[in-house]
Amino acid sequence: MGRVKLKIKRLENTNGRQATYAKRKNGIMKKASELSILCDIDIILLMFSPGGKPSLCTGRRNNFEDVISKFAQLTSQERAKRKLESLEALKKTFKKLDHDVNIQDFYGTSSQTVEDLNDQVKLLHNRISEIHERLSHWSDIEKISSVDELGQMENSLKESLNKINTHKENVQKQQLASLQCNNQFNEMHVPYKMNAQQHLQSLSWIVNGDSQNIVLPEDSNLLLPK
Amino acid sequence: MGRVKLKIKRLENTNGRQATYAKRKNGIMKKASELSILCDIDIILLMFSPGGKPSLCTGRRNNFEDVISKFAQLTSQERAKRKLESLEALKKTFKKLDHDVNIQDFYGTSSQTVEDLNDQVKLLHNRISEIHERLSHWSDIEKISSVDELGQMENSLKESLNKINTHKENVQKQQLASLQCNNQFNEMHVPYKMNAQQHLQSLSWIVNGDSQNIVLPEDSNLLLPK
DNA sequence: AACGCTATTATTAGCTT
DNA sequence: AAAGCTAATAATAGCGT
Repeated sequence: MGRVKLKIKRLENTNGRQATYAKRKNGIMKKASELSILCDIDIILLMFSPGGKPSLCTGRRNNFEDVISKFAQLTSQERAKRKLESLEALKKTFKKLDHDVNIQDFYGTSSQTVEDLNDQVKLLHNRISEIHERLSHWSDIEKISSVDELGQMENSLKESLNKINTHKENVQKQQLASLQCNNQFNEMHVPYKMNAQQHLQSLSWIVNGDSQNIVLPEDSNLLLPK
Repeated sequence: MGRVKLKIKRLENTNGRQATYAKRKNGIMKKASELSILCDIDIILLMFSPGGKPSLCTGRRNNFEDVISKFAQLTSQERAKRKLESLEALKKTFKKLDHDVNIQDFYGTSSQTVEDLNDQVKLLHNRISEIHERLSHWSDIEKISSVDELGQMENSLKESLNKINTHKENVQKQQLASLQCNNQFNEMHVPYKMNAQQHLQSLSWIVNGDSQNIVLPEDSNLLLPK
């Protein structure tokens, strides 16, 4: 809603990002405030400028901590359940990855000394760095200047595309079949509203509806199904 | 922006509140998502419907916990600083007493308590767990039974494929061009890491919906792994 | 970098289905 | 409640200062 229709992707010009942020920040803060008043709801809007400066807008009902903890309470139960459920899948994923992740880590720690804990923190940081490094190959495609490597990545994407397509068709066939056989048993499985929402959120981290960014690990053979 | 200009005050009609919430929620979520992408920033938008149902929108960069933690660090910095200051005082006291006490022990246990470290370990575990949870969407495609979701994943793969293809062609063109011209146009990438933390001490006013003012320190990325 | 302008696009209030 | 319509208001992109 300006002189031209703007494509929603990262503004590559730094000044442009800052200028747009300044304008849109005001707009969204106003929206948040209005929504809070009109509908008498709790709302938290927290954002960091391109320079890292935080801005916070809370509605008039509660403060930041109260709203966050309210949210945490609502979701912790679901999350715990979800974690437990995905633990088995996670185990398999780790095995598939043949990664040096110790599944024991997910059950908790028995280390009590500062030294042990410091070591553990260091280890975890290293692990995350490693993951980030792998993922960066897929998010920063521009930085790759080897045609061979790009070709390999292309092939693995095509493979995945085939796989996903095949599976989608199967699912559609199954749904169609169950529709024809018996309507009663064809309810979509959405266990809990919040769960679905979070699911969408976690998905959008990888599948970003508005942008071209996609994040996948470097060695796609490890992660993508055969 | 509707048929009439609306006064920004609590809608007394319950249905009206819910209807308006439903519409405006979509609007503000879109705004948040756009802002996150356009300006490449972290953003958290959390709100509760009049009925208490939570909605969360995080930008494409980080997840909820990470952004909240980043924000939380802003205030915990002050505490850490105070801790360090009192430690200096303690150190002097011990030196004055000429006591045979290893001050390092106090650094170890005071500035990095077991509790702090446990929290940190927990946070890192959560982060890794979430990363793997997200990746498992792609490694266990068979487990996804929503055609919509599969379609989204498919589209994102196609987009990536396009992107990678375009880039590959560009690289090939460039290689060809540099071969033909024999010129030295090979330096191109100027790293844009110029935004370091500037003034940690400087404070910024953040206005919330009630026109109350909240003071926050400038951001420092203590949590982000290198 | 921040503000004002305004042609354009985006959002939405009240309505119907 | 939820989805679609459209007149009407609101936000804002690009530009000028």
